[in-house]
Amino acid sequence: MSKRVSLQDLATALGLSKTLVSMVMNGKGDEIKISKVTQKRVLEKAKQLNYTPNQFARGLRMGRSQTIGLIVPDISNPFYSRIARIMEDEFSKKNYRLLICSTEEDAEKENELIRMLQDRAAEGIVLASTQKNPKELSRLKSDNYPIVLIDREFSGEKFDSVCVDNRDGGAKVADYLLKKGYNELAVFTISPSYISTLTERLAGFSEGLKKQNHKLNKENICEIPFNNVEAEVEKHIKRLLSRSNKLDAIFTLNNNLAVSVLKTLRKIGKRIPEDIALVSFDDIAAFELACPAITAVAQPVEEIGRSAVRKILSRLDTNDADKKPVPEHLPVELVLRESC
Amino acid sequence: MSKRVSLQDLATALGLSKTLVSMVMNGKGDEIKISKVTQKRVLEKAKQLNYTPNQFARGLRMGRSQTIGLIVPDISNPFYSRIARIMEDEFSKKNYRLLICSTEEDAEKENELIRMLQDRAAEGIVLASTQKNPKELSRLKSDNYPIVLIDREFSGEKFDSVCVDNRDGGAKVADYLLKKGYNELAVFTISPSYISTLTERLAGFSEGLKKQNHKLNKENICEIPFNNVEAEVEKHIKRLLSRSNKLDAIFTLNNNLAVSVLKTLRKIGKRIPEDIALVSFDDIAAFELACPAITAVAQPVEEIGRSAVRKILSRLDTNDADKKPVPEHLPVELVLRESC
DNA sequence: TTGAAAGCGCTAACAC
DNA sequence: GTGTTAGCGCTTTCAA
Repeated sequence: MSKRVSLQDLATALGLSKTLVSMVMNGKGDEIKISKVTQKRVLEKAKQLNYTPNQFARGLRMGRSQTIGLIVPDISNPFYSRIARIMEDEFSKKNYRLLICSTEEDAEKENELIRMLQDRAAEGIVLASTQKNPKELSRLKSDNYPIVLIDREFSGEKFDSVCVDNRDGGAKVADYLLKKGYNELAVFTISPSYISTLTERLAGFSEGLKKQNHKLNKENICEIPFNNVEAEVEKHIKRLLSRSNKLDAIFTLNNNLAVSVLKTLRKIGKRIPEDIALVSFDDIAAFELACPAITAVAQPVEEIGRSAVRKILSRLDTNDADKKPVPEHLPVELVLRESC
Repeated sequence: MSKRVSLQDLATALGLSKTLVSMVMNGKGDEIKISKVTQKRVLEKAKQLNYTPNQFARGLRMGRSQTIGLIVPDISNPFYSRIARIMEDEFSKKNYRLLICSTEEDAEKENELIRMLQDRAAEGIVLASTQKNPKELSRLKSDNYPIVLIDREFSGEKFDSVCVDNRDGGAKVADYLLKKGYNELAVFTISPSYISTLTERLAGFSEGLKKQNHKLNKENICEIPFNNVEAEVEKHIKRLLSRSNKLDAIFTLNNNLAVSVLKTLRKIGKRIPEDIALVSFDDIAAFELACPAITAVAQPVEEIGRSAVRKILSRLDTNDADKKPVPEHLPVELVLRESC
């Protein structure tokens, strides 16, 4: 492999010192009052020799990596990959890169990934956390390390965060289902179900029902393990259908669940919405195409990504330890389609 | 921010030298014959002090980053995000991380990303390239830099690559459409259309038709610009429908196009497959749910990811410059559904 | 078995 | 305006 050109090589070739060259390369030429002529010579030679700085040396010296970590449960979930794409674009404008990692909803793995990112001097982390007790996160917090929670937040602790108004989303679904005259309702959630996103959606839904004197039966809340969705969804649907109270409508708390519910209902020959209605949280492209098209709570994906980036960058700029964290809740929208 | 523990700190705390500690930490304790007792002491203290090596110092010294670059046109495309997820899992087993970048089908941006990854000493790159003339890639190649092409390959140059048998996929679609009695066929491709994946699919399709004495009209090949799919698809469909020869069936060369075609046909009130049949390359989850479910050529996504990782790792292990590159072509499968 | 010291490429304080 | 120099934290000869 042809050897890379170092700062020293460049300086030698120019008959100048490393310092000078380094300054020019970092755009501090004017500040330090280096003559235009010299600056030009340096820049040209650099291009000619194809010089690019060694990021390790730079990182070692400055303790900066120009890297941000993004930790999500599963990057192949379209909700997260869309956010990732937005963040990639936004960060690259500021010359930051994204190290993307999936936790598979494993809190232990999440902690390992956080440590890994810190070893690599990631300058900040954007995190859709699976933690129940965010002790690892609090450590970061106390170190004043830039961290922004997305999608999921924690009640007690105060972090920067960008989530949506999940409670309102749940309530909207409740209202709509009742308005449409559905009665025997079931909710499908996913484990670990303590995740704020899920509890909030469920709470909003329950509250919505309560306001209209309806109540959600405990047995109608189905918690599906993250890594066995298909089979477990089928099991629960069969259980719910075998009871005397005839199931009316299903509210799935994320897009994966909706897909599995849809498939299962088709498989066992139930019609949507005639036999059973379906509403889901998370609007993905497939819902618009599905048969029937799925009514869903849409989240402002772009804005989530953009806002998270803004928050990280602002922490990076102003190294103000005491700046209050800002939890942000973006509005959601119930997109009416045919499944309900 | 509480200061990180360095190797020196750890050595001092133990009353030993950096060398010794470094050796132990890197598992060379036995090799160098350091007493078990000492090794244990080191390891324990390291854990106690929460020591983790600074990756910059390490990288600077060793020229290694434990990072692999993944460059794709768009990480929010489910085809690529699924591959990314597989690769992430496989690489993390070997303690490699993935730096994921999207090119937006911009060849210039792709070159910049390649350079950026090399500045960061990415130890290899997995690339779904948008290049027409891979001169930047040839540079890497000549430097014996580990690079694996996925999804798209180049004819002349010889790189390691993992693609599917796109030609066969195209032929399968041709056979099937003709067998079903469709006559006036259109193909939707995407620009830049010189990409091997697209030309191969189209070539296979044309050959398949020719074998049965059919021919594809030039005007029935629609090239849609990457960043304006929705509008352009509608324009072309309207054009095709306004002609005297009534359009029978559409073959879309990737999943994005299929989605747009589906939406457009719905919008203008055409039934699938009664009015117009639709077959697509790339099977995504939405196709199974869509209304009607879309017949599509499915690619072995998992195997693509896994094989690309294997190839990179093998280049990394055996630093054998002369090992012949192995282009790999995985089989595809036509998944029959309702749209045709 | 263990330690001393060189040096990877860069930036920044301090001279000149 | 420009140059000298001291490390950042790590691995790796080489020596003891």
